[in-house]
Amino acid sequence: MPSTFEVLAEPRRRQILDVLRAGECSVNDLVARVPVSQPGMSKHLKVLREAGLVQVRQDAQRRLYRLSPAPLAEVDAWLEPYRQMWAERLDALERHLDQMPDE
Amino acid sequence: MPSTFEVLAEPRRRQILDVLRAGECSVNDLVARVPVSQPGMSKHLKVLREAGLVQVRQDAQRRLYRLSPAPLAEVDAWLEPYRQMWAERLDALERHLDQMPDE
DNA sequence: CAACAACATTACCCGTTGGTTATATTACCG
DNA sequence: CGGTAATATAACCAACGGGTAATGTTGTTG
Repeated sequence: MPSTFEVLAEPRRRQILDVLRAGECSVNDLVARVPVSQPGMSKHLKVLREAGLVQVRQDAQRRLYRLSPAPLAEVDAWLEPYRQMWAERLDALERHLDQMPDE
Repeated sequence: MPSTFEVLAEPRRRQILDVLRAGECSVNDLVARVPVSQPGMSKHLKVLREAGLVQVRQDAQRRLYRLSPAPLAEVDAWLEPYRQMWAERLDALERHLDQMPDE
C-alpha cells in the first residue's frame, strides 16, 4: 500500500484532488476535466480511495467522488519542522535587503 | 526532471532530509544513519541536489551536504487550500462532540 | 609516488507503475 | 427483457526507479 506521499507524486492524482475541492464529482465529469482516459481515471480513483483521500457515493449508475483530505495531515505534519526553516531564511533575506537600500 | 512531490515520494529521501535538519552531514555520516548503501546514497543525494533540496560543500575528500528547504514551499503551497478543509472538519467534529456530553 | 579514503558513476537487474484495449458489471429505460 | 450508459476490472506493454556490484575520480597522507 503506497504512502500518501507516493499517491501525491502523480500529477494527475493531485489534479483530481484539486477538481474535487470544488465539490462532489462523477467519474465522467472528472474525465472531462483531467487529461486521462476513463480506465485510467478509475485506476487513479482506486489508488486515491485506498489511500483514504476520496470517498464514493453511489447515485444511480454514477459514482460520485468527494474529497477526504484527512490523510494530507500526515504530509502537513512532516512538512511542519521545515516550514519554520524557509520562513527563517526569507526573514534573513528581508533583513539583508533592508541593509542594502540601493538594491 | 522529477517534481518535488516525486522526490519526496521516496521514504529514504525524506529520511535523509530529516537527518540533515540537524545540520550539515558527510555522505558517510548519512550512510550510517539511513539504511542505504553508499552508491544508493549517492544516487539519492543526486536526486535531492537536482531538485534543489540539498546543497554540497567540499571539505577535503568529504562532501558536506546541507538542507535547502526552499522547494518544499511548493508542496506547502499546494497543501494550503486543503489545510483549511481538514481543520474545518475537525472543528465540526468538536462541535458535534460538544453536543453529545454523554459520549 | 604509492596507497588509501570518500564519494560518484556505470552497467545491470528486477519490481512497480501508468497507459491502453478489451471486457465485465451494474443500473436505468423503453 | 433488450439496449445503453456509467464505471470497474483484466491483460498486456513500455518506461521508470531503486538496488547492487564493480569501477572511476579526486584528494590526502606517508
